[in-house]
Amino acid sequence: MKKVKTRDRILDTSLLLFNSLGEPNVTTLLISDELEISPGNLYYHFKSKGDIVEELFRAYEAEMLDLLAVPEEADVPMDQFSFFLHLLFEAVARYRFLYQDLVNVLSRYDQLQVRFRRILKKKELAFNTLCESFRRQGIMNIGSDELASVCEQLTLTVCYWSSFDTLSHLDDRESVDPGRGVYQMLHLLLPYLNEDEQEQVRLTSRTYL
Amino acid sequence: MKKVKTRDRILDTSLLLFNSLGEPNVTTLLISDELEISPGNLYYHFKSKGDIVEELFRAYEAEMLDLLAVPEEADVPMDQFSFFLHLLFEAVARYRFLYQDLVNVLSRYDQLQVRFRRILKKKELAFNTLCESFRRQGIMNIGSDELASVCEQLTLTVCYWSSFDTLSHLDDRESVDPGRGVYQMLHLLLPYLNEDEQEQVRLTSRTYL
DNA sequence: GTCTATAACGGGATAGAC
DNA sequence: GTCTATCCCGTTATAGAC
Repeated sequence: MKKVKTRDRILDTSLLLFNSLGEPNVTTLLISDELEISPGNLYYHFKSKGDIVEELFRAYEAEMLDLLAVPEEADVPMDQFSFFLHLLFEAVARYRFLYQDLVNVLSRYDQLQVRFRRILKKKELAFNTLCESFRRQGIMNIGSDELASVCEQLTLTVCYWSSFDTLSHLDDRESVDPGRGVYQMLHLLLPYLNEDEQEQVRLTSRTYL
Repeated sequence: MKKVKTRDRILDTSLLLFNSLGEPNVTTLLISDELEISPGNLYYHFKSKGDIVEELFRAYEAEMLDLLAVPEEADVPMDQFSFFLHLLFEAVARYRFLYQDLVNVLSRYDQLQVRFRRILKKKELAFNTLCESFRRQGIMNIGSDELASVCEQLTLTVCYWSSFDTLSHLDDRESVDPGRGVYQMLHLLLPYLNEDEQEQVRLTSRTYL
């Protein structure tokens, strides 16, 4: 019934192939082959392969900026934080091709570099804001130096977890399970939470395994 | 006086270019150009570009396996551990091109995948061994679940720190300072150390900034 | 919108002279 | 060991018919 536009099919399939084979290994010919359309047709919809990457990045960017718009003053409860992490990991995993060959991708589509870095900063800022909230609520106890270190660690982990996970576990399943990533993130905060909350998080995080 | 063999010069220059531009962006022509030798000459010494990558990887592998041969039963003091981390980060940074476009590199030279994973496992194992040693010495206090999580986190950080660092700090200096990486690693252990040791590590780690 | 055919280019790799 | 010249091929991208 619903006739999906070719343009959108190109984007979907490209994303799929990029993620599983790595963007540099995916030729425009492979994409059109997979879709059973002609290469010429593909170039009717996108004037270059870079445009496809650009468009996919735009979607990633939008999702991220939306997700990372964390209210400065709100008192975020811990379980909402877990949920936030879950969404974050899912989003990153869905566009993991960007991270898997980062230098290559960023160097070939160079306007992306700035935007990519901006998102990175937003991530770290969001974690800072959230930890501050935990501090205010009295459920987290941490010095300033440690806080900075932890936030940076959280940022690094969000970015590279899915790459690391697929790398270390040979069985290359199609989609990445965000669960273990969330577990790992929660465990980074664990030592700095107060007793009650620690027990709580320990329980929650276990369900993510 | 000492006439460096062309073969070695090719390896050195390739490593340099790979690290700064990304392996996929470095053509055999660029390498020979940089060395002011002919492309044909390059192919006299290496029968393919893949062979250069392979040889560089072999060097990385050897360095790593040497470094990661941590004695099972020894009581490693904390400051020796810091030194160990330092060497580790330096080695990884020296071959960071491998990590910067991992999927691409591993997919094109596929025999590398297995060896790469083996090194990864060794890293995690080494961290486990070292933490066990800290536990035995009574300077570290950590549950089994947390231990596993921390060791995995250490492994991830060793692998991706230099990529993350160059990514987040725009000023692209040539070489990566391993200091901040070591600082970050030590801070991952910090919460699980006993009081005395914590203070000690806090001091040591600060010198790494 | 979609196709076929093909141009244009770049990078990896080889041949053969010096 | 080193050079020049060249081949081969995959990939991006375009032209023009349907």
